[in-house]
Amino acid sequence: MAQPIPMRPFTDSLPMALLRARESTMQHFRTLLAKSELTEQQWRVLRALASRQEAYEVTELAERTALLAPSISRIVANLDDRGLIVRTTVAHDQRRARLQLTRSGRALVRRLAPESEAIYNSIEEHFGADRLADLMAELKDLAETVGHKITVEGEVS
Amino acid sequence: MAQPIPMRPFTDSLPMALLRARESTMQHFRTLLAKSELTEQQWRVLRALASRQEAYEVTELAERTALLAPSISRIVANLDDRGLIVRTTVAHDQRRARLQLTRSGRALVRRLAPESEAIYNSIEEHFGADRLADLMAELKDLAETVGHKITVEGEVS
DNA sequence: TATTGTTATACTCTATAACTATA
DNA sequence: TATAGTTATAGAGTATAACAATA
Repeated sequence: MAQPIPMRPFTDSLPMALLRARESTMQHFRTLLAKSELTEQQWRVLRALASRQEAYEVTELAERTALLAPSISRIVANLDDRGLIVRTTVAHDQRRARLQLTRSGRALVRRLAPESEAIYNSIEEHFGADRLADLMAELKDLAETVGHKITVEGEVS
Repeated sequence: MAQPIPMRPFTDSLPMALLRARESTMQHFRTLLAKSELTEQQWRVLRALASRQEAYEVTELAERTALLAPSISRIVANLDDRGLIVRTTVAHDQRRARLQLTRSGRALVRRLAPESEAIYNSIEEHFGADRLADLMAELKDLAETVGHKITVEGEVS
């Protein structure tokens, strides 16, 4: 008989808990996005662009959406083809790109907004708005704490 | 000037908060797994198999690891090729497969366990063990609440 | 006829490196 | 020489459908 491995149970895994929570949540949004032929990542880009007036540059957008630059490049090309965003170059630095929603892109986000908010509201209603706010705060803190300077034997990150 | 879209700010997005928390956490584990040429999903399968004595069947394992059956099939084929798991058929129902770690697979999990636990302990130390336990409980509850019966206008899920 | 699991297909993302253009 | 962004490449997962074998 194999000896038990000294390790916390799989069910107690933090990454799994985060994954399940995310999948459960996203499933509702994905249903919505699929109607407009949008992937989750494309939606992240559109959402980010819609969330502020100024244009984004690629690097900035990558950081903001937690996507890699090559992924952004492809997504941006796709959304550009579909007329949802425009790329313009910056006058004083021709390497940089300015990314912005087109009127059509903005209209799309605006069209999806009510259903997206409805999903959110439903989650808040079922789970509790206060609890959800607390949870979000803890998640942010965890990301910051763990992202910055966790040190493990043999690893310095 | 475009009118603002009635939608919560991108930064307040629950899926983004979950994603960032997960990515920050997983980055540490991925560093560990990469040394053994394991993807995150392969590790989930190994972890699940290591977590109990009885063999898993494919459907069961898919549910447990939050992977789709086709993904499991490929992962299992890969781990089988590497001699980390074995597939045997069930006597009374030849459609079913029984999946188990080999001695070598068990040894691999056992070898990675200490570092994995060290990462966990470090997270607990920095974030707080109690806070982490609370967070995990809330995540489980969110997954359950949202996964089961969230109803949104036009969608019944 | 329903179920378990595999295979096929198309698409997308991840991750890294190489490359182009510009600064 | 360094930086911003794109392109190339390899690998893998997602999702759906079709299929084979078995019940």
